Amino acid sequence: MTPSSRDHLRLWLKLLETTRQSETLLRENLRRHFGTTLPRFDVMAALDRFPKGLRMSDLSRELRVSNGNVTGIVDRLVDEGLVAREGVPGDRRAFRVLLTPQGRAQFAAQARAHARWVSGMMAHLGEDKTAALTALLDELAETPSVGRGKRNTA
Amino acid sequence: MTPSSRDHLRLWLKLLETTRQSETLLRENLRRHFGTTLPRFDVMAALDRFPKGLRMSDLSRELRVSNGNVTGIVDRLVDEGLVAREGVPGDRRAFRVLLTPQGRAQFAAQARAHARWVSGMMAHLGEDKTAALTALLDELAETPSVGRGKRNTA
DNA sequence: ATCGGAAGCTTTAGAATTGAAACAAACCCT
DNA sequence: AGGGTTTGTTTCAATTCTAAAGCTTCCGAT
Repeated sequence: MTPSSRDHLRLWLKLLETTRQSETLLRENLRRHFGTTLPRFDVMAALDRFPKGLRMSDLSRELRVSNGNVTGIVDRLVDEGLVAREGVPGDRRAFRVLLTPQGRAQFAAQARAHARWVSGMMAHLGEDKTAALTALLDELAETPSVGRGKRNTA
Repeated sequence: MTPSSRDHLRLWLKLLETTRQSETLLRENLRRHFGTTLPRFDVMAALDRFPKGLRMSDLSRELRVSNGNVTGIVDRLVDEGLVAREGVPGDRRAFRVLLTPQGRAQFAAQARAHARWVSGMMAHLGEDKTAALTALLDELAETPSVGRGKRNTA
């Protein structure tokens, strides 16, 4: 194990730890304050970013989770009237999934709180370090051997 | 939403994306090359770092997952003879979980490959940026309002 | 036109995951 | 010693998640 390999390993562990820590906090807050879960929030957030809707496969790429996973989460959100599946004209296989007005309204409140929580847990970073960290992560994510996921532009 | 809040949000999204991307790659490799899974590897890695064994609750703190979760994963590893539960003298509630010789041997090979994969996906970063990124993540993880999990020192 | 394969989605089986409840053992506190 | 709380773990129900298989629809080449 070369020294740099050990450093890489340490970085990976740190990355995992930081992410899990933040996820735990957000999950807890979402449950306490809104009675919802992180994956549901993630789906609604993605749909909120694309007001015209996303196809199921776009959603799964966007969230980097498997196909079948998205099916289940969307199913439950549909049951509760928060999102809707609309047929795509010209392609009877695909759906456009989008937030219902009710879903949009419900998400708006959650998004505001979510932004506060995230900002809160990063408040001690400062703008310069926030930017630096984002830039470094950007570089990391652009591994040639990773990140073949096509970007959705719909 | 203040401008810095938006930056924090962007950082959080990036963090999530990077982590998921890496996890996907590692999971795929673990499955293909060793027929195992990420959570199993994580448990064994934690046990490998503590040759004297960890109690269940230490494991769950170390990995930042819930108690019940660890029970299930360890159960399966025990079934396959890769880890063992030993009673803790003086506390009949607790167990010490540790790798069996077989588990240790099996993990050694996996760890070598794992290190290669991690290093591979970070190869383009360079030592300076690796260190910088680790340091920044360290700072981020030390949020006052997060990370109340006590450190295991066994 | 039709055949073969690709694309989009769901289903399935099984693992992982959480939060809460349950339980036993250990630890106070008086 | 007894009673109440805390600690360590498991169990439970529900959700999330993956990989693989299956189904339907689309598309391109012949």
